[in-house]
Amino acid sequence: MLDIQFIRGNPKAVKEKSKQKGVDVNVEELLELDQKRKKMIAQLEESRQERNEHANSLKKGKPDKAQINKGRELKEKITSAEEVLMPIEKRFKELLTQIPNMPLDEVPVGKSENDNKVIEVVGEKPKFSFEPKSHIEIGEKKDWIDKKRAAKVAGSRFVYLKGDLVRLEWAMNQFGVDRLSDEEWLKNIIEENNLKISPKPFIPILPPAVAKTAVYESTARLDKEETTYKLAEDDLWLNASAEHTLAPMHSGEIIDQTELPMRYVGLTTAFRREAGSYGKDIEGIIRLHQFNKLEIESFTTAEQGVDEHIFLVMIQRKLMEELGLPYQVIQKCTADIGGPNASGWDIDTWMAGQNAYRETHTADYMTDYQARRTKTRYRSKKGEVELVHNNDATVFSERPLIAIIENFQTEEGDVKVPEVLQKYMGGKKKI
RNA sequence: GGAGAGAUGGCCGAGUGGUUUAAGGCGCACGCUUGGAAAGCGUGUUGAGGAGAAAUCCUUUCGCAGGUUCGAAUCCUGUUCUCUCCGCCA
Repeated sequence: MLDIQFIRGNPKAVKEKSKQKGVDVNVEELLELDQKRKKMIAQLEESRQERNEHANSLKKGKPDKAQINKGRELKEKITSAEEVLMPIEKRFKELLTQIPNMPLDEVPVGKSENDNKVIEVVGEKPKFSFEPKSHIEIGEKKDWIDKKRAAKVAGSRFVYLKGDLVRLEWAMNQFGVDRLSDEEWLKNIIEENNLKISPKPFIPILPPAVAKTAVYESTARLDKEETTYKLAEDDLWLNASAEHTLAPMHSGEIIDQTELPMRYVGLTTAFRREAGSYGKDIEGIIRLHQFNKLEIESFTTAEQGVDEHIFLVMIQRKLMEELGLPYQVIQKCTADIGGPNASGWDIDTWMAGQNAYRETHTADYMTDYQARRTKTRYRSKKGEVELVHNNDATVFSERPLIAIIENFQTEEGDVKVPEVLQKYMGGKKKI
């Protein structure tokens, strides 16, 4: 949610920046309602004051009929004012929550994901003396990936992952958590990029995989139509990312500034309906209804929000480099960053079997847009209450496994284990 | 899932319809006191919205949402969460 004060002062910018995101917002109606709302609230407060004064004057002794009647009158005045205010308030909130976050100035303006910018291409694509196979071919041959039985049990877009591929996933996540717990490693990234933030390690966390409607909505990430699964008997939704249960974790709290940044690295199973993507990416395990993802969520001051954002992208890049995976860095355009985002970066990783770069990572910077609604605040050193800034970022999902399988395959149909993962695989060099 | 108890400020805790403008304590901040400190004394100390240059004032806030009443922390209904016991269970 945006600050209404900001909208009042910058109606044109709000309209235009929303449009850049492909969102048509009714700023005029909102501001009109805002005026009405303010007026009504002032009126209502005046009536309430009258009521309170009247009630206070009756504290001693029993009120007589005239006094009770006067009280009733005052009450009716309040009730009718409330009745006028309620629909205004409702529509006001509706319009206000429809307005997306403002993209940062450096975010490229675009109409679709085709306008995303490739900022950097990193690493050497692997060369093969044979025709590289796709991960599904290798995975089925190795009995790592079983979609047929998963379809029998759960339907399409589900999978049984098995054997060494599972060990590889756990190894990769273990590696990620180890790096994010390593203060020296984090410090190097900060110094290399001249960031002005703390090297405080990330706290590993296993969050709930569900959230209540009101809580989910407060993150501005509840996509009821296309993405999120609802539990029929309960007021609960399955999370589509750990971000969705981590961002509202400190809802309603006022955190002391000395606690910031608060950094979490959480593993959860993500569930996505993928409605509207029928027939897309149907091969292999690229797009599933269910997958595991290790995710970062961090809470910072406003001053450190942007640096934290860059930091998270740099972490992603470093991890991919250590795995030896070639990738390209994408700065997402206004149309592709998503409603609550002020900025967003992707990493697309080279997948030899696909002969393409495919999206494996996202990093989102929300400024105070999420915090305003989740009511996540901090007390500054000056003693003032401020909204935190939220950042989230993928560490690893299951998609990098595809890149590992496809890029590190051998002619014999084996897969070389990235060196940094070998110690988590009992020393195995290939699987 | 069943039965019962509870939710009050940063924390503890009193409060069963009107001197509550939420007692008291702890913590914290500032001041007085002191050679300096401790103790002691005094003042302040939830968040949100609004008016004002400011001091200050108004509205709201006792888990949340409704309701009853001239008046609600207090009574009623719903709901969420916590605890105890029973049941089930990795």
